[in-house]
Amino acid sequence: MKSWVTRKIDNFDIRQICESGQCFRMRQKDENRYSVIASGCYLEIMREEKSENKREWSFLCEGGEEEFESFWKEYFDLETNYAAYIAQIHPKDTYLRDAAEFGAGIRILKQDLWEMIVSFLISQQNNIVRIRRCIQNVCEKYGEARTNFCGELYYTFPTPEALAELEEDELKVCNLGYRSKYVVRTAKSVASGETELDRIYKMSYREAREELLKFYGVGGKVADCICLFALHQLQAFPVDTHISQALSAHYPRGFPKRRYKGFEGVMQQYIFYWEFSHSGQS
DNA sequence: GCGCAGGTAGAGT
DNA sequence: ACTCTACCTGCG
Repeated sequence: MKSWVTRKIDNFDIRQICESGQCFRMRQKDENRYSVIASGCYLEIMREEKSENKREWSFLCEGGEEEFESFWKEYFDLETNYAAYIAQIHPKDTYLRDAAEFGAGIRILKQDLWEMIVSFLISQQNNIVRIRRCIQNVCEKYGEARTNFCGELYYTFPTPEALAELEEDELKVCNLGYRSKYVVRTAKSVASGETELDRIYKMSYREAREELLKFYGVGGKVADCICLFALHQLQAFPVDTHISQALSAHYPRGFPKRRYKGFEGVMQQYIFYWEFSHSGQS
């Protein structure tokens, strides 16, 4: 049965997580309330404004305390101390310090592998608003309809099998454009058992990345996003146009990945969120 | 109208 | 190996 779960959490801000663009199924529902659909579950999150320090967050889900403990706690990576990552930043690197301070509430989510593969296939050469709409279209057309505790309809993410039945350009009706064949062909590869997703979860970063690159439409950037946001391989450091520009502007001699070995991806998110928030988009 | 948005595959040097 | 370009679609 549904119930509220309230927790004090450091380095957590749902708005920052939502705007950091890892999850395309998270949205602001109203003033201080966010919703997210993940692995078929629906959750609402809000800050406890009455609390003095701003560390208290409330989570509302169908399965209450048990679902929160068994699923959402890990999903939001709540057991990890992100202040420890930020503390590693070189004191003289004012750019990264500012970026990390600005996005200190970001968490690297642990999202579903299949959802991330499809989501980031769709993300290429595309903007956030349209990515969200594309994914929503695909879910509405090929996912499963469910009703949340507010009585509102939401849709689960379609299975590989559901998408594997389609013709290669059939997802163009969901506005995927040329990405349609990437998604359908990848779905066929997964549904046929040619590539086992469970196996990828157990691989090292290098192995997983290599395996993901075999999917039609998955290149280095998309593979790294999947490694970071689904497999929680924090060493993955996706380089997109924003990151590429930021790095050449602020790190002409290269970003010091060595210093942040094993959690480079966390730093990438601070930089991305900072750049993205200051580029007039959102 | 035209360039671009969290790239990638495929063809051509 | 490296460089170049087509690719859907919608929004400024």
